[in-house]
Amino acid sequence: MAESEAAKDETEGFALGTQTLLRGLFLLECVGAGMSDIRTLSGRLGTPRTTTHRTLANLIKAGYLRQPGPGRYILGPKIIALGKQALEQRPLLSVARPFLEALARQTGDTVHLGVREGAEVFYLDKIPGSRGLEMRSRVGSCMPVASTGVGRALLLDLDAPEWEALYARAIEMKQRQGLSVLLPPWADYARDMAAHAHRGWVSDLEENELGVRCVAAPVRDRTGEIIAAISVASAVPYMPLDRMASLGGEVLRCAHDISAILD
Amino acid sequence: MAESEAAKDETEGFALGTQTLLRGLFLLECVGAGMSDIRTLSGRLGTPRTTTHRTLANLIKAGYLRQPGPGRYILGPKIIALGKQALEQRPLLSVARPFLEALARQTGDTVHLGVREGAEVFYLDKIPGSRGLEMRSRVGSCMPVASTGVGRALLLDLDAPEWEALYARAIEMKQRQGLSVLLPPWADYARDMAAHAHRGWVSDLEENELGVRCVAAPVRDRTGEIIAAISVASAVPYMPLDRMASLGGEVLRCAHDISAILD
DNA sequence: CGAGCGATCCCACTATTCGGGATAATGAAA
DNA sequence: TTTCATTATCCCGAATAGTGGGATCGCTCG
Repeated sequence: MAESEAAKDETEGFALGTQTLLRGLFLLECVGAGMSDIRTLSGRLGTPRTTTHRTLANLIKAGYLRQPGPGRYILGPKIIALGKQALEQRPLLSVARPFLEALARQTGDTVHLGVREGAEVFYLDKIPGSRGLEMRSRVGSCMPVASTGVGRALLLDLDAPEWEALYARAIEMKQRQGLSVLLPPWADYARDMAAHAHRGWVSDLEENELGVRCVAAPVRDRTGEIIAAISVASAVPYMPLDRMASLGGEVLRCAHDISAILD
Repeated sequence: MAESEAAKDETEGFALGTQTLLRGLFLLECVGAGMSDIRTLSGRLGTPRTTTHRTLANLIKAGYLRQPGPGRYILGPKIIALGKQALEQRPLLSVARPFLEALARQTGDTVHLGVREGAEVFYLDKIPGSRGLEMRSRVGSCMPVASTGVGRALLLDLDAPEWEALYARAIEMKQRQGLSVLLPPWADYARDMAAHAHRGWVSDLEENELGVRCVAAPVRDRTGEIIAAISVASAVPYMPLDRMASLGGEVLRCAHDISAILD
């Protein structure tokens, strides 16, 4: 069944009735990740050169890939168009935008909007801060929910067992990626989360990334369910504890304002 | 061969060796375009409900689609991520951004960055103007090259026969979309283009959209070839002819600045 | 309450995709 | 210039992978 070494991760879950499709999509992901020559792609997909090449050619013909030079492949215009449409299909985004911009202007720091996607936060929007330093999060990227500010704001309504499961997942995911784990021991983490849940917003003291602190609050729909979260993040020097305390109120209010307009 | 009526346009060109893939991608496009129920999608694809549903299910499992409610489908997070990556793979974009922002700030109008994609301009970036009105162009969307300002700036180095072919294509495309054709007769168009080519930038007097005027200039790579174009657009009242004349210089200079940094 | 529609499962058929092999074309190294 | 290493394509038989008809269950509307 062409079980190649490298492609294992993505291949193992091939649902019935779609190898061609999923292979093609995985190919797009690989190209998106910067792989650009056939041999690498073939290896990653676990398909012979011929097949890989055919797929590439077809994707190019369809506008999903481009070939700026021989042997080089990049994502094509159709992908850009789809990506835009995907963003526009989330009403949340257009509703929240103006609020996020206001928040960014007031604070001068990096503002994020994220939603939960399983055990991860998915960043839907980001406004870089004006303080020079650039957070490396990006729209469209993911992080473990339990380890980021936005992420934990998404979890405020859960209970301790669920927190613990996600806490474990976060540690595991970070380790697998070779990142240092900055989360406090579970007991402390649980205590903090309970406190955050009680006051309605989250403070993050370099628990996801060294040197970065942030303040986050959940956005709720009309039924009160948490559907997203926003955060303001900055480097430690700009985020003394007393500022975080006052920012908490601001972020929470902003989140409420967004919630109020939803639907 | 399942030649359905509606899917004809997209199906006719099925390259050998990839119906499943292209079908799946076409499905994504349909969902991106807002179709949201199986019957519509089935009809559009020309596949029976079962097959359509299976494909949908697989795309959801893979993260390319989401199902916010039963019977509703929207594009998923993976598409957003890919779209972002696609944008980041164009070095042009990050180079041009700051210049476009400066231009937008100075002029207060809508700024576009576009590249040529066959007979169309493909909008790579857009900064909305601060004058209240919103242009309906969008990043990721296309227009006939010959009918827009940015588009014509991309054509400045071509010769009359090529202009004429694209001019014809533009009219044809607009008509097929049911849009009114505002282009002047070919003789006038050719004369204008020659003049624009001579002075190095393009002025557009409501030739693409009623009430919208714009000024555009080409961006060139190190070899001098036109690889992109930028424009400043606004509503007629904000774009008197004398302002356009002075804007021409500014836009041209901005385009040169971008060209200078490329590679 | 019945009609309509979405979500799934099952399964036999065959069209569809796969991938080996061979050749041009291209470009870089020798 | 020759040689090697890659990529770009074409062809074609085999069988795998995808297709689509049919039937069921559950839900929501009208």
